[in-house]
Amino acid sequence: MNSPHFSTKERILGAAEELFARNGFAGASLRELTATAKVNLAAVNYHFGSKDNLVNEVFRRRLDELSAQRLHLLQSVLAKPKPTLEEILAAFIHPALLLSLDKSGGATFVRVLARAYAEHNERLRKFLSENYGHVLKEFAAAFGAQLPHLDKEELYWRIDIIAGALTYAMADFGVIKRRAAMSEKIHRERAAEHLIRFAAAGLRAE
Amino acid sequence: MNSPHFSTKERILGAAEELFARNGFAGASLRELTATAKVNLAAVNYHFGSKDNLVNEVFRRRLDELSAQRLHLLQSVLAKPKPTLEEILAAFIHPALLLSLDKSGGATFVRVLARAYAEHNERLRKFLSENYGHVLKEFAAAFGAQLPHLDKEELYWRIDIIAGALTYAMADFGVIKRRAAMSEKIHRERAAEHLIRFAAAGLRAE
DNA sequence: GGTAAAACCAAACGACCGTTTGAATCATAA
DNA sequence: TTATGATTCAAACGGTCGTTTGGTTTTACC
Repeated sequence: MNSPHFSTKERILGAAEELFARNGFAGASLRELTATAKVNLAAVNYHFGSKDNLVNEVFRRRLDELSAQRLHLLQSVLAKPKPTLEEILAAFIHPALLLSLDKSGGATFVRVLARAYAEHNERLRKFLSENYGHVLKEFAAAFGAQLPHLDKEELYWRIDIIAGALTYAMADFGVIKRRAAMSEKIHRERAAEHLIRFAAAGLRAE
Repeated sequence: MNSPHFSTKERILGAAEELFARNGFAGASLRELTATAKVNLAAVNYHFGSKDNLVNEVFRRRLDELSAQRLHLLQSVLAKPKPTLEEILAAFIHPALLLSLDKSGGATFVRVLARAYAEHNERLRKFLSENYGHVLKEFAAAFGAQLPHLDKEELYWRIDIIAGALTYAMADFGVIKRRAAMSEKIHRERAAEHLIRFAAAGLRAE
């Protein structure tokens, strides 16, 4: 990931993703980060201006495509004559699954994403809300059309629980460990299947 | 919470809970913490030995009772002739709800609990697993007896998702904000009801 | 090949961190 | 009242942090 044929900026972003996932944003120091990326300590401030801005760029590098994929899939589903709840959920979950299978750091980034949920960093939340908040809004509208029996408050509760559970599950936060014989791909695909089935049942309940 | 009629140790524990919830364990400094508690900087190391041990004691103060309540409720439910899935879930969720309604920092502690899930702090995880791991094991066995059609792997997936979603929801991590007119108590009780219904449907699915 | 911009680098800055020290103060029992 | 142990306190220690500086090297273009 940090091979010499990558540019300095790319090596910094790769090392940042890895260390943010492992140690959190405050817990990852620029000294360890620049040593991992094999660049000078001052390179972060030279190329990104500050550590805070580096955090933003780590998210932008992945979320632009993740959000585009989710919205594109959602539009495909909503264009169908009779979209199902499972299809809408899949539009949300499947791009995250693909990202977690990405060969160059995608799985790591999903863990960084979970960090962002957990840390109530106001500055980061504002950045994410301003740049990617519209995606969640569109999914909320799609779910609402599928579940007219739920009032707005009830619907928000359930979507909220799903978003938290999805983040938790995709980041492999829990205790479960795949058997060594099971490939990472199958492991994650089963996770997504379980989550979709689980979430759809929970959304339809009552 | 930090009134002068509380002992130095109690004032430190109260301030620690508050600042750990707001800033995380590494993000809360002993200088800000002792200033909040109105005690001398050296008091933490004098009474608790180290910051790490203070973190442990913040958890012990609440988790001893939370775990006892959960196990007691679980035993009551399992003693019934026909325990339901909802009742087992309630045995897990309801004590956390009660804690979140506690007048003296319980709601704050639930947010600290969510921090512990999110931060992959190996030292803290070991402490929690050694002291409270048996609680989760007993609940897993109870769920397994209720869901014989699920193999062990499938069951663990679903329990894992529930534990994550519970932590997420109870800590009020999400975007939803209760209306000002709705009391905190009703807000939390509805959250627990929703979560139980949601989780039961997800566990029963397929 | 000369030149201006871009990139890189070692070193240092000031700030904050957890912890330790040793003396001052308090409580309590003889 | 005096002696003793528990507690509190201001001050300092060594270390790590993000950031800045000023000079050196590399790159790109006429």
